[in-house]
This record gives sequence, C-alpha cells and structure tokens, in this order.
Amino acid sequence: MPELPEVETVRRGLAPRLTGAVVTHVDQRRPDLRFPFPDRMAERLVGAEILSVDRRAKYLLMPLSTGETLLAHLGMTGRFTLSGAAEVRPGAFYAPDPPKGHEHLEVGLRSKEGEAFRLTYADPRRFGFIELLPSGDVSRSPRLGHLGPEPLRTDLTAPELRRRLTGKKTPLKAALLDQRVVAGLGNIYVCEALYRAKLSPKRQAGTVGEGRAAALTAAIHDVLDEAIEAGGSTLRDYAHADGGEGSFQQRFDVYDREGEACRRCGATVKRLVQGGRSTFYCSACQR
DNA sequence: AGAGCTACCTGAAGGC
DNA sequence: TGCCTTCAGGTAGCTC
Repeated sequence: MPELPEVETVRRGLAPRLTGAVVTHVDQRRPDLRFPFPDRMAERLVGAEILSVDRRAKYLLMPLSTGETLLAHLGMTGRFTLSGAAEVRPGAFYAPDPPKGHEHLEVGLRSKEGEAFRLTYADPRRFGFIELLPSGDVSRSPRLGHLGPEPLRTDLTAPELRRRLTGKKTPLKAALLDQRVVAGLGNIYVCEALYRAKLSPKRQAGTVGEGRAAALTAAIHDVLDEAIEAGGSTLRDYAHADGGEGSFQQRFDVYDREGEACRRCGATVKRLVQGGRSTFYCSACQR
C-alpha cells in the first residue's frame, strides 16, 4: 500500500483539480470494496462541491459542501486517476497500470471553470475502502479516532514517541506499524527508519530511551521528508518511466534488499518475518 | 488491555 | 506451456 508519502503524493496530485469541483455523476460498478460503499452514495455525492483534499495518516479526506466528508483508504493496490482534458496520474504505486476490470468507481465532476472531467478509483485487491462521514468532528470518527500522531517533523517529537513506546514489550518494528502509536508508517518506511536509526527491529519497544528516541524520531522525519520529496515509492517498476511514478524505491537501504550488502558496514542485509510481514535489516549495525 | 494471528483479494514471479 | 506455491505497500477482528 501506499504509506504516508504515497498518500500525500496522491493528495497533492488530486487537490488542484478536485478542490472546488462539483460532482455531476457517480458510476458505482460493484457493491463493495473491502466494506460496502456508503448507502445511497450516488445521491449523497451528486451536486456536492469538494471543499478540499486532505490527508490523515494513510487516509484521504474530502470535506463536501453538504457537510459530509468523503474518506478513502487505498489499501494495498488502490489508485485514483484523473482523466478528462488532461490525464493526471497522481502517484502510481502499482505500476504500470492496474489490470483491466478493476475500475470500481467513476465520479464525474465539473470544475469551477466549467470543464468536465472524471475521477476513477481502481483497486485489484479491493483492500481499500470509501466511506462518507457525517458532519461534525471527523477526527473522532471510528476510522480516525484511535490514530496516533502524524510521524512528520511538524507533529511528532522525540519525547512524545518515547512516551508512546514506554512499557511496550512488543518488538519495535511492530510498535511502529501500530497506527495507534504513530499513524502513517507502513512496512517500507519502518524498515528504512530503523536502519537509519541503527535500531534492531527485534528490540523491545520499551527499551527505547531518550537518546534512541531522538535518533529514531529524526530518522522517521528524514525518511518521510525524502520520500515525499521523491513522490513516494513505486514498486514493480517497469522499463518506461511515467511521470506519475515515485522514485524513492531507488533509495531503499534495506527494504527488498535481502542478500545485498549493507551500504554502511558491508554486511549482508537480512530478512525476517515479524507478525507475518517481512522485515529487512542489517543485523551488524542495527542494535 | 495488549499481543499475535488470520482473513480479506488478485496478480506477479519463481520453481518444477 | 502450465501448474503450483509464495509473496505483496494494510487493516479489522478474532483469539488467548
């Protein structure tokens, strides 16, 4: 899935076109993704203006003029595409194109300038979902209410991270993937941040003291900043690069580098399975 | 309460 | 070529 940097890249691609646009039609091609689409979704959307395109953790949020907020999670393979006057692919994380037959939702829109265009949601695995949140405090909705702080430089501090890890016996890798601890990191960026901080993914989360928390927080900030700057990571790369792809995958230090040399010490990058998911790390320099 | 596992779904890649 | 297994960026929901 798209982790925080990928979702942020999608947000930045969508926002200029969607902000101020009005929904003119909705073509829902199946009843559900991971969860059922909202009841009467088409009638609730048609006529609504999209006020902004925001992000919280790995969620996209679009407040509407009706008071409701459209919430979208891309799961592992979800992808938004804008088409109309000019084709825009706001970040492609499942390159080059999703297999045909998985365009589950198409939304017709009209821009402030009166131009018609379309927003299409494709998701082969259908782990993504789309909901409509009622008016009110969206941050306390069921999907968002339990989320920890954004892991960005502007939000997360070292003392806060340390406090959130205190007392946890779970491995540090698992703690950082827990969206209640910090919200927006996924498998790639947790591996990369732990590498940069020279911390073992197997270390008990609660053993991270002041100094290690400072190193880890800085590593998280740096890796996310760089990944956002690079437009995220596009896996399953292919020969002809498209403007819609991120490039951070070229800068992975450990992720998907099992058997290759550690860029810092030359030891061999290892893979282990934690909580059913691959962890990549250097056992020589991550402690 | 918290930690650990499985399910959800499709496609790509590798082994034979 | 084809069949089989394994793996993939995530989260919810179940056990213990």
